[in-house]
Amino acid sequence: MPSSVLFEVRRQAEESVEKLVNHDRDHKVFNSGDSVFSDKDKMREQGKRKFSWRNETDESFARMRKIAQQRKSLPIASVERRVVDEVRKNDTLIIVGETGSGKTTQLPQFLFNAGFCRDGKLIGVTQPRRVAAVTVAKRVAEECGIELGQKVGYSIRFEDVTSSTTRIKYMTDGLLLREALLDPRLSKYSVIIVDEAHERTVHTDVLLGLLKNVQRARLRSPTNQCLVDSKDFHTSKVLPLKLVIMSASLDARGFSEYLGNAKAVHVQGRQFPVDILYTYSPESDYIDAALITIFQIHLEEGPGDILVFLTGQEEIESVERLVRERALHLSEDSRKILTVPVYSALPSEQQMQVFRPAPDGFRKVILATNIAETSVTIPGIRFVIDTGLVKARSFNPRTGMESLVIIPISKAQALQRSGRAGREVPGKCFRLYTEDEFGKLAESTIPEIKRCNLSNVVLQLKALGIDDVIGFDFMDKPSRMAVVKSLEHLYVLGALTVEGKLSDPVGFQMARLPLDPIYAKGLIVASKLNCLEEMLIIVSMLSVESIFYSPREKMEEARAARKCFASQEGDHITLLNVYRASVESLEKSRMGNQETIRDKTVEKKLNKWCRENFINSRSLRHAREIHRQILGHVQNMGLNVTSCGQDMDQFRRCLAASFFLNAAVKQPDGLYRAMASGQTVQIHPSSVLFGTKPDCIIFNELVRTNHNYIRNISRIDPLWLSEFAPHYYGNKE
DNA sequence: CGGGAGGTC
Repeated sequence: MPSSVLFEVRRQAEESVEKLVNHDRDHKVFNSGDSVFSDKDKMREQGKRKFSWRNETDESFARMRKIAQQRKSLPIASVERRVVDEVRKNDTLIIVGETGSGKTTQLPQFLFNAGFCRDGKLIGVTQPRRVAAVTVAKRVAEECGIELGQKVGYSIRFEDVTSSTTRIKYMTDGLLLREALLDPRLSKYSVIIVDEAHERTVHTDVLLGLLKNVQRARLRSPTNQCLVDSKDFHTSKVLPLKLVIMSASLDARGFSEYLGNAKAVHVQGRQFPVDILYTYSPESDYIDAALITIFQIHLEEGPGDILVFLTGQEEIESVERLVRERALHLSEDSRKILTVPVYSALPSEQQMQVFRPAPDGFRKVILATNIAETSVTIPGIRFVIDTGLVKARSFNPRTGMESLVIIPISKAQALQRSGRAGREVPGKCFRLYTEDEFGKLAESTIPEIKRCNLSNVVLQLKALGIDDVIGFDFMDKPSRMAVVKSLEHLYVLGALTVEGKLSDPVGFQMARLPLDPIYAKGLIVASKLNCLEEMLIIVSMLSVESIFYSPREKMEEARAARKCFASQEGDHITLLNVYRASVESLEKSRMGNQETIRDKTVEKKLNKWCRENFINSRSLRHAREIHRQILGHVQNMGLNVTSCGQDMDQFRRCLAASFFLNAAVKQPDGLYRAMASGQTVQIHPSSVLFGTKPDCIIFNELVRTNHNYIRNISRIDPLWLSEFAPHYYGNKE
C-alpha cells in the first residue's frame, strides 16, 4: 500500500474564448449609484420614516457608498454600456460569465436602468435553486436601497415576495414554467434572463425550448390581443421578448447553435488561481488515496481548510471514521484535524457546522457529496481533493427503474470542483486521477433531461399546448423511447386521450397540480372514493425526501421510535400515522392560546417532537407546506375533501385504485414480480413490510442498488386491481 | 438490511 500519493502540477489552463473587452474603462459609464439615491429621494418625498430618518440615513448612506464601490469594482461594471447595447441589438444573447463577474446581480439592474421595464414590464431572472433566487434578490434589493418585494422581489414555491411595483423578479426556473401554464406568452416580461444555464437542469432545458417558442410567437403577432379599452392597449401590448442566457461554462457554442446562432459575449470573472495536481499513476482505491492526500496536505501544506468530494453518505461516514483513527497516530501537535460531513440528508443544524470556522489551530476537513459542487458554498477552502467520481441517478425508461450508480465526473464538473479552492485565496486542487484520465472524461455532464422520468415534463408540455412532444425542440433531445413511455404512462393514467390530447377534466386537473402525475391522479381517484383527506397527506409525505431519520449510532432507538407509527398494512398508513401524530402534537402545544403555525415556539416544539420521534423535521415541514398548497388547489378545483374515517380498508382500496400500475405479487421463491414490467423486485429494508411476505402489494418507488428494491409499500387485495383497473388487468374472475 | 443533488400556482 502506498504511503503517499504523488502528484504532478498543472496550472489551470486558460481557455481561449472571445472576450468582451473593456473599452469603457476610462469612461464614467457607471451610473447606477444615481438610481440608488433617487430611490432614497423618493422615500423622503413620500415623507416616510420622518423621525428616525436622519440617523438611519447617516448609517445607510455609508453602507450605500460601500455597496456602490463594491458594485463598481465588479468585472461586469466596467462593461455595462456594452452589455446593455448587446441586449438592445440582439433578441437573444448568451453571456458567459465566470464566477465572481457579478452578472447575476448587476445585469438586471443595468437593464432596468436602461429602460427595459418601461410600460410596467418585468425583468425575470431564473435560478435553478430556491436559495439562490432568495439571496440574490435580497442582495440586489439592498444595492438598490429598497425594501425587498418592492422594485426587486423574488418568487419561489410557497413564497412570493413580489408586489405590483416589482420590476426585477428573481425566481426558480420551475416556477416560471408554472407561470407559463397560466400565461403562455409570458406577456408581463420584457426580458427573461436564464441564469446558470450550464447546469442544464430539466427545468432549464424545458424552459429554453419554451422561451424559443414564446419569442417566435411574440414576434409573429406583437399585439394580437382583442382589446376593448384603449387604456389596456398600452399596458398589455406584447413586445418582443428579450432572452439572455447566462452560463458559466466556456463552451457557449452549444447554446448559440441551439438559439439560432445567437451572439455570445464573455465577461471576465474574479477568481484566484488554482493549481491543479494530478496523480502520476492511476489510483485503484480512491478512498485510500483521499485519506493519504488529506494527511499529506495537513502535514506538508500551509493553513487552509480541505474540501473532499466523495460519492455518498456511507462513504463519508467511513472516511470520517478513518481520518479520526489515523489522526491518532500523528504527533500531538499535528493531530489538530476536524472532520465535518455534508450531504443533503443531514439535518440542517449539522449541515450548518461547515460554516463554523475550525477552532484555533485546527484544520477543517469537509467531507462532502456533490452538494458542495454548486448548492453549498463553504468559505475558507484552500484545498480541494477530487475523487473524480459522483453518484448519479440513472433511469431506465423501459422498466421504469431508477438507480444510483457511481460514475466518473465530466471535465466541466472537475473544473467546477477545483474552482471551490480559489474563492478567497489562491488554492490547490488534488485530482486523484492522472492527467491522461482527465483527458478521457466527457466534456460536460449528460443533461438531466436525457436520464430522467419524463412523465411530468410531457404532461406540462401538453398542458402548454405542445401536442408534438416527440418533435419538441429540446437542446438535447431525450430518447424517443423515453418520451413514448411517458405518453403511454399518461394515457394509462387517463391524462391523455387516445389521440394524445390532454383529457378534460382529468388531464387538465393533473397538469395543474405540482405533483408527480401518478400522485395527482391519486388525488382525483381519492376524491371519488371519499378519502381525499387521507390521500392528500399521503402524496405530501411521498413527495418529500425520507421522513424518517436514522443515524447509524442510534439505529436501535430510531427503529423503536418508528415502531410507534408502524401499521401492519404498510408504509402508507404508517406515513399517515406520522403526519397525524405530528398534527396532534402541534395542536397540543398550541392549546389554550391563539398562536399561529408560523409561531417560532410552536415550530420549536414541532422540531423537538421530530427529534424525539426520529423524524426528519425538514422533510416534515416540507410535507406540511406541500399539503397546504395542494389542499388549496384541490379546493379550487371543487374536489370534495372527505375522509374515510376509521375505514382503512377503504383507504387501501383507494391506494390500489390509484397506484395499480405499481402492483407486485409474491413469487414462490418469496421475491416479488412487478406486474407492469415483469421485473423481479424485493421489499426495501426501510419498509415496515420488510420481513413480511404479503401476497399482493402496491409500491411507489422502484430503485436499483445492490438489488431491485421497491419502497413505500402497502398490502392490498389482488381483486381490487381487477375491480379498479379492469382495462389494465382484465376481469380475471 | 440501506438513501447523489436540485425543484414545481
